[in-house]
Amino acid sequence: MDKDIFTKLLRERGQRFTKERFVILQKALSYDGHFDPETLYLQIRKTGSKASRASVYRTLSVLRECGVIQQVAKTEHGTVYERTYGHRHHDHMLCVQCGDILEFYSEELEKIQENICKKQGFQGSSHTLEIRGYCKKCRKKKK
Amino acid sequence: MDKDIFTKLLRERGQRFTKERFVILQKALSYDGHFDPETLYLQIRKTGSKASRASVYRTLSVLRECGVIQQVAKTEHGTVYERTYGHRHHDHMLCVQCGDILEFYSEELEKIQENICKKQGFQGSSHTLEIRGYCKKCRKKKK
DNA sequence: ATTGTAATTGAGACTCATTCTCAATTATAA
DNA sequence: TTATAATTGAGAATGAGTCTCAATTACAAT
Repeated sequence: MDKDIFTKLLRERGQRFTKERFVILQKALSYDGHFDPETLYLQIRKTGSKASRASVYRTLSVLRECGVIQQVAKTEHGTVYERTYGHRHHDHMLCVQCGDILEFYSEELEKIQENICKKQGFQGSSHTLEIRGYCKKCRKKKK
Repeated sequence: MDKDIFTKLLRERGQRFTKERFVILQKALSYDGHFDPETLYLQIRKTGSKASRASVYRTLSVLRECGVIQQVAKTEHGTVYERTYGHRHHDHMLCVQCGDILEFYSEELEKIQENICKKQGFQGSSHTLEIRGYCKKCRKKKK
């Protein structure tokens, strides 16, 4: 994401562009998969750039509110994020036998969720759907 | 749940039946909806029974491993549980602001998931759907 | 470019859920 | 009843995340 776009995003929120925020943005977008605040913070330090832990947490909140990244889960080890930008949303099927994870996407499923949210006056920003069961291969093995 | 069944459950895990564990079990099963460890702990104290916070946390872990209760979510305000038995399946909306959890159920949603599984040759046995976002109240506050 | 001012930063104090420690207690098999 | 291994509880420790506030900085106005 470009400096100018980011600046504009911040402006709309009455916030200022700072080096720290930009460093954090870039690092957050650099991850293809999941990441957590602490890892991001440590990697920023390692690369010589500077941004405090406090700023990392503050900026990640901003980025989430802007829809640039999203919270994937809260685990025992903290919050997990992933970038939204340039990432197609998908859900997961998890085979409890072999541990295989299949990704899938259903427009229909997304639409229905939107409708449900609308009905309840809930503003959904992300979701996690995990279907657990047995994949094709393991079903055959069971027989 | 009965004392003997519980004892048996513990035995299978090489664990002992204790008053504390039983008090915690009973209290956990007494909630129709969601509950959290701290609330459960305080209510146990209030009713004159005794069980330390440490035991509450330890026992809730055991109960989750046994499938008696399940983790509904981890929020900024802690872990939320609900009992598994005698509970119709439903999905959750989690307000990332206030931590409120709304339950919902959609036949349509369930059907579509079945179809998706069928197409992929996947035998689904359970699923978790969590929609994260802002509830009605918090949406108003944001404005 | 300079200045005024409000936003931002960082270090570390703080909070709060949860886990750990370990001596005292207790369930259970022998 | 006894031996012993599991369990308990009080409070210390941990760790993610937030808060405080003085110093710094972005940026609009001049």
